[in-house]
Amino acid sequence: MKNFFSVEAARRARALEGEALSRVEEKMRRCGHKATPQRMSVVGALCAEQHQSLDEIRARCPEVGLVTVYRTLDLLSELGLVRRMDLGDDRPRYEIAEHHHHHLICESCGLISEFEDCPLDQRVLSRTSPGFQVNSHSLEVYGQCAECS
Amino acid sequence: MKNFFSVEAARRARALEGEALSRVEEKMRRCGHKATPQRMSVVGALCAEQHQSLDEIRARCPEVGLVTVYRTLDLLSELGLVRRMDLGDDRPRYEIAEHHHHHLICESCGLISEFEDCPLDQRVLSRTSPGFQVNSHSLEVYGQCAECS
DNA sequence: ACCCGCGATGAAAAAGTTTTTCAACCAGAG
DNA sequence: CTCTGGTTGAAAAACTTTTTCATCGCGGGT
Repeated sequence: MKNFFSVEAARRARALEGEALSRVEEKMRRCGHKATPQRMSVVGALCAEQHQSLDEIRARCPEVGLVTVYRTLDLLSELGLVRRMDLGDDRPRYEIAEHHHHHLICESCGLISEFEDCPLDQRVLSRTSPGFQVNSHSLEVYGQCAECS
Repeated sequence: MKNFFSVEAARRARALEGEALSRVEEKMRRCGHKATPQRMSVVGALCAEQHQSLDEIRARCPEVGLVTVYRTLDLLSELGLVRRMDLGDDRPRYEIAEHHHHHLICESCGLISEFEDCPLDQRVLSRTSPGFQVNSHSLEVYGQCAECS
């Protein structure tokens, strides 16, 4: 099979998407996985926008086969680099798990946005759940966005 | 088709599951939907345990057709009586949305438990998201349960 | 530089999940 | 009693995800 991917393309993507891409690449290599052009394409697609559905991701890297997209998402998810979410809307959505953040979901228009200042701290959480060792948490806030309300 | 369901069976289920079942039934009627035996069976199954997968629910009401289970879950979900969740584990899980609570998910054994004293208050949440009108929120805490840690 | 091995890939098939379609059913209104 | 509209189940269709398998190509060893 011909190789559609060039080192140039990968570099361009990297330049565009900034550090996230190369950070992911490095982690993949460190864990003994190859940073193939296809995988980097998928990562590039993920970097372009958070909370995309599979179709949206696929549209951004049409050269990559469906199966490979699934496999890459699985891999990244095992490495803790990608999170899959069900935000009430029917299909799963994927996002780069770069920084700790939470979601605002508009129940009218479906807009998903993020906020970063987490109103929870680990100590408070630990207190609510004696005996449970807290590693992480996720918080979704549902309501109406500024536009819709 | 024969009717497998008896008033007695329905009453028994109701007695077992306590108020949740009749509360759901009442809400359904108020919204102009029929509280058929099949639907009440599904609700009974849901009441038996929280966070069940579709198969688990089906196993508790084998007399009800697959399609009807899906339709009932859709209906209940529209009425806000049931919540569907993705808790990292592959398949969707369903729960009666009776009282406000959150989830502890053990990343080792998969045990899902609940806690009720919500560490967030609406005012704090509203402050983190100016312009967004908060209706509800969900919080999942991941880590290791007492057994596993 | 060449070969080898093994992980990675794509296409097709299989498996699994959810929705649609449609004919039959049932309860309540007239 | 009959009509009507919501409900049901089975089959089919649509859709999503995983498995299989033959091939590819990167990177290490010679």
